[in-house]
Amino acid sequence: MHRYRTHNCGELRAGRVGETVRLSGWVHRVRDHGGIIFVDLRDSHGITQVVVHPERDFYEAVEHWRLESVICFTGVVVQRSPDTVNARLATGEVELDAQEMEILNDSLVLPFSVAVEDDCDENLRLRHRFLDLRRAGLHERILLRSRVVKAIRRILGDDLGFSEFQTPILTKSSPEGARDFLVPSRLHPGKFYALPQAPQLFKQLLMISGFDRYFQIAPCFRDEDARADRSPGEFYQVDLEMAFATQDDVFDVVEKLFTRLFPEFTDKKVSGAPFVRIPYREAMVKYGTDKPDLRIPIEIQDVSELFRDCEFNAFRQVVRGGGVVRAIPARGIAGRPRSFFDNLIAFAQERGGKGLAYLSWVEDGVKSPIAKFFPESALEDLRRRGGLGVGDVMFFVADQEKAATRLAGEVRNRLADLLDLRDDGRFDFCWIVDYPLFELNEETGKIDFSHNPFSLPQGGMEALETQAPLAVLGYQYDLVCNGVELSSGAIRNHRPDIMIKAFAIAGYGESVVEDKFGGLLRAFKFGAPPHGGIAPGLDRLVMLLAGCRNIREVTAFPLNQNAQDLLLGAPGTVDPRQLKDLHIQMKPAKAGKGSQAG
RNA sequence: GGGGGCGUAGCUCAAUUCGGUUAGAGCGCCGGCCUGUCACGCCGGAGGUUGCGGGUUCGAGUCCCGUCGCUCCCGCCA
Repeated sequence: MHRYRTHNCGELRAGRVGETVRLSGWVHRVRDHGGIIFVDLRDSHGITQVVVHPERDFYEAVEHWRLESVICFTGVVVQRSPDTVNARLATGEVELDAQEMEILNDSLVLPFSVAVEDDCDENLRLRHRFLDLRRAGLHERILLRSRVVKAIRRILGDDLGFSEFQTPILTKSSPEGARDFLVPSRLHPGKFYALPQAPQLFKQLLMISGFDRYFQIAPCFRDEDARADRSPGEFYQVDLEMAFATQDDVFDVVEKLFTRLFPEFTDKKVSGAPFVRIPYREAMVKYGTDKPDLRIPIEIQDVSELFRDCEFNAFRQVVRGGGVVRAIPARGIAGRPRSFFDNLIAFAQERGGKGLAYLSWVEDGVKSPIAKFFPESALEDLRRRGGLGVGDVMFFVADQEKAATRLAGEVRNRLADLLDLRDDGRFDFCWIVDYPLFELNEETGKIDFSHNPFSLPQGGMEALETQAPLAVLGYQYDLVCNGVELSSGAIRNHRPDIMIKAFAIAGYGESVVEDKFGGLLRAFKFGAPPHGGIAPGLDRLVMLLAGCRNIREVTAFPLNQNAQDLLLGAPGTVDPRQLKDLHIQMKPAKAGKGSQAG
């Protein structure tokens, strides 16, 4: 008989009745009846009820166990009587009549319950992540992540002809983008490696190296502050790149990946291929964001022209001053109490809006403080544009374009929250396409790359030479699902002359390009194939499938919000000798702030 | 760097409008009882510097100021 177990805790069924078996697992719960004692023994596979009778020589010991101790039982599988079958347990038809018992490891009193998944302080959970990971919810999500990764490798690798590559972890600091994690060099005093923010340059180099379809479950490192959906430190991308590919080819592969992957892990309705494509500028008007939740049945409209000559002074001035008015229709809420509208107005003001006007269509006409400013025909025009009827409302935001767009989008999302407008049974994918290649940096007034500097401009060199920089579109795209930005990608610029021209427009001279991207530029001069790709975020993907909002709920060992590992104590101090090797001299630190880990 | 929310037993929470008796409950822990439970049940017990410091007050968990920590957001995230 195996030293620890002949079966796991989730597999015994009536067919094994009468057999002598051995199980090992954690004490999940104990029900001590004075005479008979029931132990729920748990492992990763499930729970089996173990029965300890008073005559066993280990009976006394059982009373002193603590929950989560690790125990090995040997005994006979027994059929439960019909009235004691537990239908909620996969193994509930049978139980183990314990005849031998061995304690493999005791547990201290628990800092929080494993069996009952109460909320508790997250740092307490992180300090005891090994206990947290035993709890069913997190345990299952981490296993889900494992299955998702396995399926991605199968679909991309086996079905779609991608090869998996590893790329360096010690690489070069990138001049743009997020803050880098730096690793000091021992052999080269004063120089540093950087951890990759993404394998961007390497995957392009792989294409230039003649490989055809690359993918990697790639770790990415960015030293940025945390958010609920953003780890401080590291996260993973399903990074992929294709040679001789057009934008349509990339879309086709990604649509195949997700329309195959999602149904394996969810019963919700998943968009069919091809996914809806929405030009960036259209998305910004209709949804007020470039990551729209298409489950929300509200489309914002630009109604600026209707207000240019209206008698409502506030809006007229905004429009004549170069601003815009955006209309947000909402059905069936005209009867909501005044407080509903007041709260929404307060919300808009909190988010930097000047206000939020609205028209309500009721039985006897249009009810609104601002209705008097508009002729009947204008009101009817608005009603028709929104497809509205009695009981419906239209909200208005007026401001400069950028602010009005953002606020209208936030109001749209807010309405969806308040009115429960998102259908939880759907995964609605869409592509956001035609991003501008450049954008205006409002602080400096200069032109920056909007997405990344490696994208191919639509229209190629001719577009860069003849169009206004801000009008040039790129072959750049985002994949969005249910309001979550799942990934960004692009068809790359593989021509050195176009690359130098694009950087020149962004204010970088050829010598800068040579200095920062010399390797890639050199590669472009030796027969680079056209190529492009995309990099869906694995963590966000699993979050979507698991239906959770916090990235730490799909990560086995996340850093906390202050980028600390509270279990192992990172970041930590190092031996002075290590610093000496690295040619590093410490300046006296300010009095330590929260740098102790438990 | 900035803003909002929070901080009471090992854990999750409560503590009456405007500050008023000995700060309570469930789970867990310790002890006792209980032979068919499966969130077992019953009886008893231990466990608190109300994050910390200061202030107002006859009196502060409650109000004010400061500080520390947590969390969500803004900045940031090519």
